[in-house]
Amino acid sequence: MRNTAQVNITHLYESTESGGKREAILNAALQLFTERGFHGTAMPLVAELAGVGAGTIYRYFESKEALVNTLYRDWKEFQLAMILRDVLPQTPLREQFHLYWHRLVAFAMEHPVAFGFLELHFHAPYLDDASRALEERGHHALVGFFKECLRQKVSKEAPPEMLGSLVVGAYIGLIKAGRAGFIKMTQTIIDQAEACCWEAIKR
Amino acid sequence: MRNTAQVNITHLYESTESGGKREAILNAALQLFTERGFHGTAMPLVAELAGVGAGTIYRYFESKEALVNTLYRDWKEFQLAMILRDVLPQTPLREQFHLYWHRLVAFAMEHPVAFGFLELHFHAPYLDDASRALEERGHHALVGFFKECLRQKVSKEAPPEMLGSLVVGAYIGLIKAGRAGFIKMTQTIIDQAEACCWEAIKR
DNA sequence: GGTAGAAGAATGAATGTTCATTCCGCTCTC
DNA sequence: GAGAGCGGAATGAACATTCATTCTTCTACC
Repeated sequence: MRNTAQVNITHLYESTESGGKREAILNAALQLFTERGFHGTAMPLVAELAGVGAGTIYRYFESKEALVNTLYRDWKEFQLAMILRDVLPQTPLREQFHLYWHRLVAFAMEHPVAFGFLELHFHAPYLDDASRALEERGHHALVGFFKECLRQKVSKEAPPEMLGSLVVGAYIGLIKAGRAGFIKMTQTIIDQAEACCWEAIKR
Repeated sequence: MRNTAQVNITHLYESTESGGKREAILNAALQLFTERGFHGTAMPLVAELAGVGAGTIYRYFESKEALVNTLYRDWKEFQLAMILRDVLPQTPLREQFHLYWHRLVAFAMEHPVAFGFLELHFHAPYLDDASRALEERGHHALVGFFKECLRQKVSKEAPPEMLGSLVVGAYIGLIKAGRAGFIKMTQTIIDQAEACCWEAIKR
């Protein structure tokens, strides 16, 4: 009942109208968990940044773990929806690759904190089954794409998991370099990086 | 006085002779910090796994932060030494790339926990200046290589930081996929991945 | 329209727990 | 039997969570 209509909006939690304490808590937690890690951030600190009392958090979330899992699920769902939306299977694979690449980059640029959060908490031991299932879903989509590349003989003949991990790894490396200030993320650079990644996997 | 001769041995901390409590503590901490994160691992737990009393840790390390920084420095230094050792500048760049790639993979395969540790604690806020300086050193070596590729016109014309972040990102993605069980890390796969990465950056 | 009172929401000090660190007594060696 | 090294209970700080209380909003009656 809570997560139903969120996937189609462009900014999670930014409707600050009508009190919006739940949103304030989620935004504060997103920022702090990303900056300081799960165990490194104290709940009263989340409360302070959210501008609510410490007890208020527990009116909306059962526990610290429930809070981090809500964040993970909401953002992972949002990311998957944003990236996988409306890609027709008959689209040429090079074009699909272009689409995916630019959507991945767009997600990271538009939601840098959420990108960092998802990256930091990937496979964390306190994630629950629902969060894990979403990770799985992302992995399947990735492997599916490269299986199709393989079938159509567009990509090198190598395990799709390998091709996928290289490209996604390169993507994450690029974004992190941008965030660290090593690279200015211009359109040119993004396109150059895309070309590199395509050449990495193309036959 | 402590870190002087460690760089040339092949296995840090594995001389379990003569009590070797310091080594036991470092090995236990390496494993636990990697599995559970810095804030997520309690010092008494480190003591238990190391088979020493909780107080004994503080005979060897000033604090939890000093412990994590010692680990970071020792392993980062070891990694850099292992990867950068004995590469003649006149070696063809394709051959240098081959050397670096296989050394990176070898490090991750021979020291999987240390690989995970370095990856998890990269840029962590509790790392001190000495640890940061080592990160810097690694970054400079990486960029230096791609600058030389650029100068010799072997690589695509793109910022060396970008080429470097793509390749290192791909490497990390590959290793993580291996550790997650998605890929069996055979020599074939490692070589295929190397070919992919080289094609990504070559002119 | 205004007011009393109920219901719900929010608060933050209090609670019990867990943690990093200390410290004192024990052991083992010479 | 002196001294260095060690263990692990003890300590005080910090934590996640709770709960008695206050504040806000809504309802119903005059």
